[in-house]
Amino acid sequence: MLGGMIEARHLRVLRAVAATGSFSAAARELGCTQPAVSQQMKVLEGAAGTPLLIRSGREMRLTEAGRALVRHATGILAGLTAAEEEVAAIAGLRAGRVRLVSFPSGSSTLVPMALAELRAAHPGTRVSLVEAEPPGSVEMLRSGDCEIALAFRYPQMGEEASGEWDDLVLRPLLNDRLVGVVPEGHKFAGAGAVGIAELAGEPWIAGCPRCRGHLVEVCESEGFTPRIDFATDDYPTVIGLVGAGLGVAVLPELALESVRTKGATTLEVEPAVRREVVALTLPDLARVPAVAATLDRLEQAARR
Amino acid sequence: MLGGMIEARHLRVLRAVAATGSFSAAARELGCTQPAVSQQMKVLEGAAGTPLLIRSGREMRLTEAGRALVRHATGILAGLTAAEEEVAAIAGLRAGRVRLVSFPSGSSTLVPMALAELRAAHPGTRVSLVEAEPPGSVEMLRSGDCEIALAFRYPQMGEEASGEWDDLVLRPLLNDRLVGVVPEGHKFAGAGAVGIAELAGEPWIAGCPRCRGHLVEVCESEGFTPRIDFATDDYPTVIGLVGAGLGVAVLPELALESVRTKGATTLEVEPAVRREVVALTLPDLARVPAVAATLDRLEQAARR
DNA sequence: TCCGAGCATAAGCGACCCTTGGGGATGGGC
DNA sequence: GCCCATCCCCAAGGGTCGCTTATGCTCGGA
Repeated sequence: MLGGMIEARHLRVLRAVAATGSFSAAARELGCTQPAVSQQMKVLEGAAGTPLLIRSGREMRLTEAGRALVRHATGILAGLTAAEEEVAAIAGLRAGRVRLVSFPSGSSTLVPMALAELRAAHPGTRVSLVEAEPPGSVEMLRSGDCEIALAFRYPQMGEEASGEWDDLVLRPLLNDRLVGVVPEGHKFAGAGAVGIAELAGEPWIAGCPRCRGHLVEVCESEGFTPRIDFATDDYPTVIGLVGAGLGVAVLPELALESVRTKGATTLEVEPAVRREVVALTLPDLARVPAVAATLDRLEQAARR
Repeated sequence: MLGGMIEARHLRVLRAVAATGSFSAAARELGCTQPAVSQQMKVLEGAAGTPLLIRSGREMRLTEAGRALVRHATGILAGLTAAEEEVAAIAGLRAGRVRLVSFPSGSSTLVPMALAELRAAHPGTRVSLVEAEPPGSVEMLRSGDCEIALAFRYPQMGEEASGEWDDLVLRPLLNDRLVGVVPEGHKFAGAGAVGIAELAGEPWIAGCPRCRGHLVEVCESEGFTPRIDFATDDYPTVIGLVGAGLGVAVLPELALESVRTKGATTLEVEPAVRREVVALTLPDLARVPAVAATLDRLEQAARR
């Protein structure tokens, strides 16, 4: 039904014939038999509606239409191989760009490590990073604004349906333990571990809205409602506030990785609370080599 | 055996999918069914080695490789349609160039008439004209220096094998009668007809080498050898020489068509001698529309 | 909850393409 | 002048590819 069109295959054959001057030589160059070349040319001449080459005794010459077609074939086939090469480069991790969205504590720890290793292994792949908290980052993923979204979730939280990411490819990276942070002079400073309920009376400093929501949930299950005096998603700020004695906090361990905890000290909390840090992508994108490679490096960095 | 290549058909489908945003719409646009599009894209993705588009819920988006391929497809398909159009123009007589070689008396009579009609019918086809006498013009045809050769031959001449043009396409144009030319004051001037043998004692003025050879042959078969005082392939010169009373000549009627015969008068010769004027081309070239059209106009002009 | 739209899959079938084998013509070598 | 190698065309066979029909599934919207 879609017949009559000139196909790239025809142009390859024609070019080989024009270059070699004979069907047999073209067939050798193309790695097929001579009748195959003969038939291809017959089909092409049929599509063109005019002879393309003249068999004059020994040599094979082009007609005007044949010359015109060869002239175009050069550019067309060059464009085609260029396209193939570019696609092959993307598929072969020699090129390509991945847009990664991460929450702050991930982008300051996992991401740099993963990208460094990716860069070392595949210098051609470029990864761009944008920061966004989970609800928005997943939205960006779905709307096509990024290829990978680093996100986290609290397994216990029931408010967000556990099936929210069912249509996504989920790569678990690490289980991030939450640790308490108190001023160095605090009464629990040297305790090593503390029950959350024991901090009921303290002023609290909360992190991002999502973490804050989870914090409240956990505290309420422990029998109290925390008095939150400050809330900021900037973890150095949280540490600074704690260090200044303005309150206590419970932060993901990952968030403390890249923050100097001067003036504050950490301690385990009871009950143990963890958040799950995962990389999300779309099913089709998971099969894109550059995306898969980035996911692998992220996983590798998380295992450290 | 030549698999794995990206074909133009794939790019057409991909472009349609990218443009419409859905397989079904692309199928409608391409005039095929939806599974056909689905399979094409699967094959293309297999050849590319990476997904090209992501099925995200309702909408269909391109991956980076898909965008790269679409970007290239634009140029490739444009080049392909340009090639098809150019070939179609040549095949449809809206373009194209024909190189015509003719002997002088043909190029001054038949050719202008034929080219005028060709120009009127197909303004796009251009014909270039070069003058050459038959032995050389056929050589040019065989060596690819022209598409059509106007030539003539003397049927009686045995020296040139009658099979010399067997591998060519021969289009008979006209049988050119040879007429005698004598000065106006000549004793045969008003005779209307004369036997060649009666001119045995006259000084002769011969035309082109080929005609001269034939003239000698005819005269010898009539029992005498002509005394040739002048030989030139420029017919006005021949007429001028005859008009000046320097001799007699036997010329093709066609050659007199465009020459003012002042000072000379024509008469029929016995035995009647004719030369056959034909258009020659190569078998493959005869099927080239522009060549065929030119041949038709030449034949048409000769019938006049 | 039903329904329409859209994509994927499987089976069937036709077309296409390549191969093999043989014939004819051309041009060079002895 | 004859032989032979090369090259192209032709015909037939087989395998693959691509398109179509039919079916099932998912997703959104009424």
